[in-house]
Amino acid sequence: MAETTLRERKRQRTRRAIVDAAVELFEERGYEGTTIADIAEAAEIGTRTFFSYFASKEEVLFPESDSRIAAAVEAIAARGPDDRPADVLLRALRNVNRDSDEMVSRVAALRLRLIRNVPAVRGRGLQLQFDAQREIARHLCAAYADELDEAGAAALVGAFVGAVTGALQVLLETAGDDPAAMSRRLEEATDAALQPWLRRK
Amino acid sequence: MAETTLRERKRQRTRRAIVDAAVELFEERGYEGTTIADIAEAAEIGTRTFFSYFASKEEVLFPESDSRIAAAVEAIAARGPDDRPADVLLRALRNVNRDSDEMVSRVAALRLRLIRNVPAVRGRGLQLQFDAQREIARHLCAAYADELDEAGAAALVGAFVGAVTGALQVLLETAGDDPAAMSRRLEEATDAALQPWLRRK
DNA sequence: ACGGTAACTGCACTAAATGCATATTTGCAA
DNA sequence: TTGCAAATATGCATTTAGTGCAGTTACCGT
Repeated sequence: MAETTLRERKRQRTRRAIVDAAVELFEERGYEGTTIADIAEAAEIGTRTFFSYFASKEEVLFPESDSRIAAAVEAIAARGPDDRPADVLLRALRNVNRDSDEMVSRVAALRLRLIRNVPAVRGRGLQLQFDAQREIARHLCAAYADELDEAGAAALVGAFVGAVTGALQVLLETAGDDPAAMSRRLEEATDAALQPWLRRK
Repeated sequence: MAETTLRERKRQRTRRAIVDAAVELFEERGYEGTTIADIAEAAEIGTRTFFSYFASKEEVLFPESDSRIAAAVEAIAARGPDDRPADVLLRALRNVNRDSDEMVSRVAALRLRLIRNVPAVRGRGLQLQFDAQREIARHLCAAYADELDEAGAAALVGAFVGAVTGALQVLLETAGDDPAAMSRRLEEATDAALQPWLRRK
């Protein structure tokens, strides 16, 4: 599985160096106060090379963008015979939240802070979430082809994610940067938001 | 109410000229193929002046950004004594769709097309929708202060808007041109997704 | 008519992003 | 090992979005 040619290893190392340098600089000087030239210099690459790793400055903050999709797809694949679509989505969201490997990482914490304050970053985050929803809806629709059409699946996923995101938005407004507290409030938010679905059954 | 000083009238006329010129050029050469200098020239203003009317290129496509919020606030204000929060939101969403004054306008049609194809425009649209949700949630929370907290209201609004947006995303992809059929499928999909909230009481 | 203020505009500047042309490094087969 | 093809790195020029500033013009209320 390692299938690790030298070229590939080197590339991953450089990629990591870029992310690390960027996070460092963002924390030190702020997002807008950091230029791509700064990041490139800190990562010891040419400015031009940056763009062969990330298409834009925002992308650096979303280096593993499809891990959430993967978690949801996994939850869908692992569904039981009695599971309703809503049950599956619920477990999928829990999986994402438990993927604390990402949640506690430095870049994730920084990202949350920047999403609150920097429009460009927030915009990119919303965009990725939107695309992820569509992808998850495809899988959900395929898994429940007999009772969900594409639009219905998309509406269901949108309702779930929308509820969680909406609650999260409010809770993050009134929360400090403490990752543990944030994680706790995240679970509160999801539970509260999804209660109408939990209550049934 | 007209309170129309010449200066103000002139400003509105220029604003309109910018939007018209931009729409014209976007349709002719595409969004990315049109520079702000082009728009300014067509609207007969200096390039610099453009930015005293719109903060960025995308903004031109969202010239009446808070009409949706207004419609929702209106629906909340016009609630009946038996209405549940979900009922009010449902009617608010229907109001928005019936606000065809905007829906049929040229800029709205162009905007829909560009949202599908141009990441920057989609990002801005999502951003505005997100902000609108928060605002609507505030009003809903105020109207039902006894049974909804801020997070709960935000979750509810997020679920409704998320369901509609998700379904719409799929329905717009399968470009059936019949607006009536699309409207019907939109209602089916969202009704199914939001059933847990609608069914109660 | 006049003085203050809001709007318009040109100029210079920063920074993001892309295209191109070139050099370097790596993978791989002979 | 050698040599060649492909991937990668990088410098340079260019376009464009967006901002700050300073000077001018147009409008408003008195």
